[in-house]
Amino acid sequence: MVTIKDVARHAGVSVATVSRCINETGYVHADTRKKVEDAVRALNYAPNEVARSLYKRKSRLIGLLLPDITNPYFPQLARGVEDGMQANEFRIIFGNSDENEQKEQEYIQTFIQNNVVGVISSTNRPDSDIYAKLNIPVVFLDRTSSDSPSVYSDGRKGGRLAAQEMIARGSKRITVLRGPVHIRPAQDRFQGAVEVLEEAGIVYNIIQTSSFSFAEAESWAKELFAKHLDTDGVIASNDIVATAVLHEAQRLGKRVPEDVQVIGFDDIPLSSLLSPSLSTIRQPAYDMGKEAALLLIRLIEQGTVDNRNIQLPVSFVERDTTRKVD
Amino acid sequence: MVTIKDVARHAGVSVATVSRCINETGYVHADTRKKVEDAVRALNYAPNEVARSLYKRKSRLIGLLLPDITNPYFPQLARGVEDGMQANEFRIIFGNSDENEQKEQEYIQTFIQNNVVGVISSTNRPDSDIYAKLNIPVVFLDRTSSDSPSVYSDGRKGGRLAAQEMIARGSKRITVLRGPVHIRPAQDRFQGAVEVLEEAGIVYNIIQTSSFSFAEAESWAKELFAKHLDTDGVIASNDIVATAVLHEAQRLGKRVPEDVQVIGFDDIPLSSLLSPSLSTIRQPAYDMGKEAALLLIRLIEQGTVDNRNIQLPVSFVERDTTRKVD
DNA sequence: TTGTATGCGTTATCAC
DNA sequence: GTGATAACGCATACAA
Repeated sequence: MVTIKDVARHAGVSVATVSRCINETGYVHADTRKKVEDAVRALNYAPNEVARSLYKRKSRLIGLLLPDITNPYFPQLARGVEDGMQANEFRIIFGNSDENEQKEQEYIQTFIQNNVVGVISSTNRPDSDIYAKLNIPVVFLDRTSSDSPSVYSDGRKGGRLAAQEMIARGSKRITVLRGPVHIRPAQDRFQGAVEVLEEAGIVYNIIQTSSFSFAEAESWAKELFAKHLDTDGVIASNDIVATAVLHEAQRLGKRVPEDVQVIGFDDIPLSSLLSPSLSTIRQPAYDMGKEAALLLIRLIEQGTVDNRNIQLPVSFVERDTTRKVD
Repeated sequence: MVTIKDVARHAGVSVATVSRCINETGYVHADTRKKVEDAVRALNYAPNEVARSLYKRKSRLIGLLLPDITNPYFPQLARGVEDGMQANEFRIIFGNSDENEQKEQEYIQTFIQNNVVGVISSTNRPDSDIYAKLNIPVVFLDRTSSDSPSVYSDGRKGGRLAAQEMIARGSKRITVLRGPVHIRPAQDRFQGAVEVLEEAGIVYNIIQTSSFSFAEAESWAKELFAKHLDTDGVIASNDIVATAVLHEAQRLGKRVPEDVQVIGFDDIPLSSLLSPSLSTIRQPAYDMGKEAALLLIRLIEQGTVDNRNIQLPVSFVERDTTRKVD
């Protein structure tokens, strides 16, 4: 490993001068600068970030905690975060929490031990003291906390939208899949949808689900049609569940959207590739990730920021699991 | 931040003793140990990994470089890696390379600057000197290099399998989608399929594709049927492309699998949720990721290892885009 | 404008 | 068994 000492020796100056040169802090004569730059190039020197981090008590690392990267919604988020950070020369220590408090603790712990300068987390416990006790900036992503910085989309609005579009397209016996109770955005969607349904005086049923996993999605779908075979509109808690519903509906010989309409949530990449392609409420996941990164960076660099809560818009993406309206 | 000094003061001993105690290195009297442990608990002390890393010239961090986490094949890989590392108390610095050499360089660079003790990479240039010059262990994942450690599945076998199953199920005018030429596993699959097709004297066409992206997959699918409308069997380069083919076939009013059979590659989670569900050649992505993690850890801890190349088996997953055979 | 010396938090050496 | 202390690589205060 080539250190600042080697560079100093090679350039015939002191380490202090090399440091000043590299960090553009303090005066350094043009000739000296040249010698140093040459030495840096010649030795292919790159500063040891660990030593830097130790001295300055902060790194160029941030911690990213997501429930499960295997859930197709999160890679988008992660990618947005990564791009935002990458562009600003921050690196990411990444972990999956599985929504497990223990793991969450462990990760946050090691984040701190590694001097990360900020954390982005999609936790279900934003108000937990794990976060309250942190003395570095935290941004909650796809989650909200009273007044902690966060980036999210309007779940309630999304739920309302889903119900409105479904009603406008003529469904009369709607089934709403209610997502996991401990996941805030899922409940917001549910609330929004139910509100509109109530307002419109539409008959609806509820199917309770407890995860967003592929494995279980199929069982909710089966349960749905077992209990409510005559339903003519399904508002799913996300696109994975919607996909399973679509699959099951077709297996039962139902025509979509003629016999039953389906609306998902998220607009994950696969949605447009299904047959029929899935109508859904789109969340701009990539943008949310990127915004979270930029917000965190502002927080890190400026200590505070005017707009701590960034809400991104949801929108109805009309595809082929809903009927056309004129 | 509470340091080892604070613990020492609180326990009424020297930092050396605390260190010995924590690292279980050297003698320490039972009574002293107790005092130290109490102090650690009381102050909620956790060692600063940065200082450790600086002194020992190595961290508990590894670098993970994937082309694009947004491609649904990679989250599985990433998750496997993460679980393998997590279980052994290693953390991951993660980056997307976009198969871009520049980015790849940058990431590897910063990995080193952060004292990572190993790297896992799905690169298209395993033989590049970026890796050759690294003096920490590297494991290539889903990629092979002459004799560098790597974890992969048998692409050629997979390609052969796809072709065999397709032939066995009666397709006579097969189209093979040839994946990006610079991606080794894609070419292996292609080779394998073509071999079998040639051996069997089956007529086949080739459609060249240059990426695995969702966005472009649809255009390959359109091109396929534009050029070879009468094809009755498609061997896709991966499940994303297969999904697009399936979608396009249905749009054209073709019945799958009656008019045209489709076989994908990878077995990403969505494959089973399509209608009809996708027959595919499965790669055990999660296991591959995990194996890569464990291999890297062996390399890190033992310096060398007997089996440097781990090949995991592929298998045909029979679903509904292929006809049943008796 | 440049160099010397100090400290960041930890571990390891060596003397006691 | 235990405690000073040097060293890891870097950035800064201060002296020159």
